[in-house]
This record gives sequence, C-alpha cells and structure tokens, in this order.
Amino acid sequence: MNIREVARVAHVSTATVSRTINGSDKVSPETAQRVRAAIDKLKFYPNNNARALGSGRSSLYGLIISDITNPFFPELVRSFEEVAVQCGQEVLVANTNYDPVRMETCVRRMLQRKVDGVAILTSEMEPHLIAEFADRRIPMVFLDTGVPGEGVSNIVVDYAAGVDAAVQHLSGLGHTDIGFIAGPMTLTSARIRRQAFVASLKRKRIRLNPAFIEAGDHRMSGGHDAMLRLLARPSRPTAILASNDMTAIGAMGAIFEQGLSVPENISVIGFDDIDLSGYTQPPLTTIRVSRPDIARTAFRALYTPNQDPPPQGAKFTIHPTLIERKSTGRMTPQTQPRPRKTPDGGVRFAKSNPIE
Amino acid sequence: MNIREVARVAHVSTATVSRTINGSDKVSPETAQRVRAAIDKLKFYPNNNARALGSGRSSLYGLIISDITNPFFPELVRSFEEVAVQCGQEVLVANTNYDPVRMETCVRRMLQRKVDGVAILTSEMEPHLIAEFADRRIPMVFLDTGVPGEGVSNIVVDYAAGVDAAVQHLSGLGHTDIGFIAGPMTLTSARIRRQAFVASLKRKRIRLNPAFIEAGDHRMSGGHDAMLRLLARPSRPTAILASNDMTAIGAMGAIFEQGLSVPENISVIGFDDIDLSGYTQPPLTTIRVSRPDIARTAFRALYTPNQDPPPQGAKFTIHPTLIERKSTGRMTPQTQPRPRKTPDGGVRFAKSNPIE
DNA sequence: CTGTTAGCGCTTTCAT
DNA sequence: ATGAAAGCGCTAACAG
Repeated sequence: MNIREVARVAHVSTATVSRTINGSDKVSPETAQRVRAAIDKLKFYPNNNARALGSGRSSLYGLIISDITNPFFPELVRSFEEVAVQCGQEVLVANTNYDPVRMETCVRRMLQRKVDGVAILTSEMEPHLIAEFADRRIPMVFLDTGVPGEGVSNIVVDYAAGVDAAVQHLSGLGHTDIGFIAGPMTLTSARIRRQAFVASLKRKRIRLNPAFIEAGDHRMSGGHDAMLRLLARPSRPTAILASNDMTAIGAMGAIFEQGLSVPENISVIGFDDIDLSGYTQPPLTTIRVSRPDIARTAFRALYTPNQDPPPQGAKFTIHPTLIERKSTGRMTPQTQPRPRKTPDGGVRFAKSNPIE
Repeated sequence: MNIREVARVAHVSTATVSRTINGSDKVSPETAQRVRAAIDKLKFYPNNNARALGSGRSSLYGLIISDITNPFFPELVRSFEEVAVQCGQEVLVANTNYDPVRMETCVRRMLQRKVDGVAILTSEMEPHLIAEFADRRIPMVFLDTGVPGEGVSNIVVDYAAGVDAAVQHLSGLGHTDIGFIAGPMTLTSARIRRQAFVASLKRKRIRLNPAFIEAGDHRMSGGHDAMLRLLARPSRPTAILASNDMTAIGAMGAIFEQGLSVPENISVIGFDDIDLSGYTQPPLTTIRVSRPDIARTAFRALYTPNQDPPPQGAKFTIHPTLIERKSTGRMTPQTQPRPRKTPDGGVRFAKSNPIE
C-alpha cells in the first residue's frame, strides 16, 4: 500500500497525492477530494521513513533527559509529546541515566534518526557533542545550562522571582527567621536556587542567619537529615524554604518526627511542585516551575513549520508561581515549643531520586 | 555525508560499505578495516530513514502506555529502552492518556513510522486497532489483557503466586484476620488481584471475613478512606493486603491518623513495589511486580534479530516476589488497642494517579 | 569476497 | 493545477 496505489485509484499522479497529503494549496478542491477519498478507501498511511528521506525533514524531535524515573521528568515528557503531536511532529525520548557514555549513544541515535531538533534537558552536556548537532545545523534548546547562539536556545527559570514570591509570602505571615535547605552544589540549578535565596533575603532586608542554611541532596533523605540538623540548633528558623519538593517533604517528615507540626510550629515551602506535593499532609506550599511551560517553550524553540527561517537562538524565561497550600502559616508564639517525644509514625519518606 | 562518500574514500563500492556497517561476514577483514577507518574519518552516521526504507525494517519498537506520569510506568519505559538500545533498536513511546481517541493517533504514528513491533501496555485496546497491526504482520505484546495468537504475545503476571506469598508471610506471623483493600473494579488487573486474594485465603483455609474487604481506587486517597472504613468496624483485621502500593501507603496514613502504628498494631502489605515504597516510614513490605522483567519480556517477545522466524505468539509469565520490609510484624496481643487521638501530622498522601 | 544495479516510498523541481 | 522524472541514502539480489 503506497502512494502509487492511491494515485491509481484517484486517477492522478503520485505528485498530486503527495501535494494533497502535505496540504499544498496548488491542488484543486475537487482533485484533493478525490485523492482523500482514495486514501480513506485504501486506509493509506504515508511511510514516514520515505517521507523523511525524500524531504530531508524527519518530523522527529529529540528529547534528552537524565532519568525518566526522576519525578521531575515524566510530566515534562508528556507535555513535550503533547505539543509535538499537536504539530504533527514526533518525539524520540532518550535517557542518559546520568551517564556520559550513554549520552554519547543518545546523541548518535538522534543523529541517525535525523531529528529536526533536540531538547537537551540534562544538567551536563559535553561541548563536542553540542558540536555534532551544530555542525549539522540541528536546532538545540537547553534548560538553564545553554548559551544562546546560532540555532541554540536556552530556557532559564526565573528562580529569583520564584524565591522572592516565597519570601514575600513568608514575611507577610510574620516570619523573619527563614531557613533554607539547599540541593547538591554539583547541580547548576541547585546552586542558582541557593544564590537566589540569599539574594532575595538581602533585597527584602531580612537578616540572613548563616546557621539557617543546610545542604540536602534533592532527595527526601537529604531534606530529612538537613532538617534534623536545623532543629538541633539552639535557635532555629520558623520557616523553611527547600531547594525542591522532595527535600521539603523529607524536611516535613523530620519535623513530625520531632513532635512538631507543620505549619503550626514551622512553615515549609518547597520548589518545583511535583505531583506528590499536592497530596502530602499537609499539602505542600511550593514554588511551581511549570513543566508544561518548559516543555512547550522547548518545543517551540525548536519547531518551525514549513520552511520558515530556522529558529534563531533565543533566551526564554519561565516564571515560577507560588502555589499556596497548607504547609505555611502565620507565625505565632508557639512557633518554637521545645521538641516533644516522637509520636508513633507518620508516613515519612527518605532517599529517592534527585530532582532537577 | 553518505555511504557513497565513504565508499569513495575507502576505495570500495557502496555495497561493501553497507555490508561492513551491517556486520556481514562476507567482507574481508582488511576491507572492513579500511571501510571503518573511512567511516571514522568522515564521522559518518548511516541515515536510519534510508536504512528503514531500503530494508523494510525500521529498528523501531513502539511502546504504548496510558500515562507516563503514573508511577508504574517510568521504570518500565526505562528498562524497555535499555534492552532495545542494547539490541541496537529504538523505542517510540506513546501516551494514550487513558483516551481512546489519542490511542487512535498513537496507533497511526506507530504505523507511519513502520515500527517492527509494538508493546501495548494499556488496560484497554480496541479490536479494530489490534487488527491494524495484525494486518501488517506487526508483532504485538500485551500485559494481562492479550490473547496470544499469530504474532500476538501476552505477558501475564502470576498474581496468585504473589498473593500466596503475602498471605503465607502473614499467616506465618500469626495473622488470621487478613483484610484486603481492592482497586477499582473497572481495571482488569485490579479484578484479578482481588480474585487472587479470595482464592488464596481459600487455598490456605483461612476464613475470609467479607467485612474485611474494602474497595479503594489504586490511589492514596482511596487507600486512606478504605482503611478508615475498615478501622471504624467493630472488629477489624490485624493485617491488610492492598491492591497496590499507593493504596497501601494511603492506608498507612489512615492508620497513623487513628493513633495506631504499623506494624505494631496492624501489618500492611502493598503490591507492585514502586520506587516510593522503599522509602516510606516504615518501609513497605510489598509484592514486587518487576517492571524491568516485564519490559525485558515484552521486548523479547517482539524482537527477532536478523531474519529469524517472526516471533510466535506466546504467553509469558512474570513471577512476583515478596519484598519483606518493615510494615509487617508478628501478631501480638496489642494488635487491637482502641484508637487514640490523632497525633500531630505524619506525612500522609492522598489522591494521585491510579496504578496498573 | 566485491561490485553493479534496481528498487524502497515519497518529495520536488521542471515542464506543460 | 497537474504530471514526468530525478533523486533522497541505503539495502539486497544478482553477477562475477
């Protein structure tokens, strides 16, 4: 079943069938009608491989991520796929698994399939691999880590604005002793978030107590342990901002373990707004970094319908929003009672994958 | 940059280059060596689209799932991709989003890309879509829901064995009042799990108290609410088996809320062993349904190297294993103290995506 | 073992 | 507006 059969049935040439399929405007409505009828009748699906070969465009877009089991990514993948499919394009997902060697394979796969563009949403990317794409004029888009240029776009999250909103919210509730649980300093985004926190306090003229900053690992266990260290201090914050949601959830677990409660005794704010965050008890107030936004932006940075001018490298900004749920509350005299004995349980989580 | 250039540089014909690339044994080592040198020198990557067109095999395998944000799937996707890449094949992932219309699009995409096989891991699949693949002799594999036949394989999870192991474990700990929190009866796998539970008790000659069975929705909220109903009863089970981990986690939350603890007062066993389960407090004892196993089995059911005989439809069985963690314990006199008042908090989760 | 050559199915000039 | 025909890059007979 191919285009020639269709042409025969519709009494036209293969060229006309091709034009019809591709929505060319130089096909008379009647002819197009006939062709479409033939296509339906024969249940004809064009062969995308042939299409790609003939046209030089594959309608395929690469999406490279470090680990699909990392809760940050699935929604990103889904949204990216959604826009792509809407635009009649497809997605080749590849996992590097945080492994430079696998990254190499991923890149080769993208190259072999002749992707029309590639979104590189991992934290690290070797320059020589970037060159492979650049040499072939394949548009790229990065998250936080890119350097805009010829055909290279970068999506930057306005962490500063996000943190500002959180700090504002907290200070509006009367908190002045605000702590921060950072992520691993090896991660670019974690470094940026921490800096944003420090800068935000300065901007708001809130005293930063260096003892109120602890480092986690962007996993629940790290947040849990960091919170424990914070709570062990003689003086401690009445509100905590965490570098990501997993960290915040771990921190809440530690707080409960110490017989304190959220938000009565301590307010907690997370970062990212992963699915889980809406369902913790209490539901987590967090700074949402919209994965659908990132995905849509990434795709748009790559995709150009028809033979429009190839996408210019650009910088796109994602604006986080504060999602107020139940883990933050007004600062009251009871903010710092002395720890009670741990009650039975409380579902607490520890260790899990790090999140971007 | 194409095969002809390589041929020119290596002073051979394009056919020889092609043979070398495909590892044909009818190329003298020296020639192959020369060709490979040329390939490296020119940084040549074969064009997969042309390859597919020429050979009729795309080296692409479809993976259709209902929702990548459902915690059951990411690990499945990753493992599937891993085996595929190891075999030099690639994966086209598609999300139906539980939507029959999108399912239709997904199928068309697979068809257009000429996948060499497709794993349909959703709970529902319309017969006429199955026919589309069958007509084109594209191998298929299903999870639980398939009917093995010409080129159609089915992976069945031996739920009975899994449940047996759990019940055995529980009865070994002295429990005889065992409850079950089921999943939504609309889901095939949930129905099977429930049946397996009933059958297992019968086999082990343990009395089944109908009042000890409640239905959840395979989400935390459902497990939580079902557990609450169970706890409100005059007599209640000393151990609970849940239809999936999310349900079990929700149930644990409810138990803690009532001032009881796990496993001191009630033992809880989950089903699936999603990542989260190892990190709850206490870590959840669960019946692992290995996603890597499913993924590998699915891929092998589809993939046949070279021009081996096309895969015969077959039935594959996945054997679940009991993962003993900390949510189950010996039955003691304190199994049924009267509920205490809810302590502050305890991180508890509610609502989330259902899990297969 | 290697080369020649005819496709694979579609797109895309170039004519008409 | 439509058709003829030349590729796109590779594979796979078929010869030798």
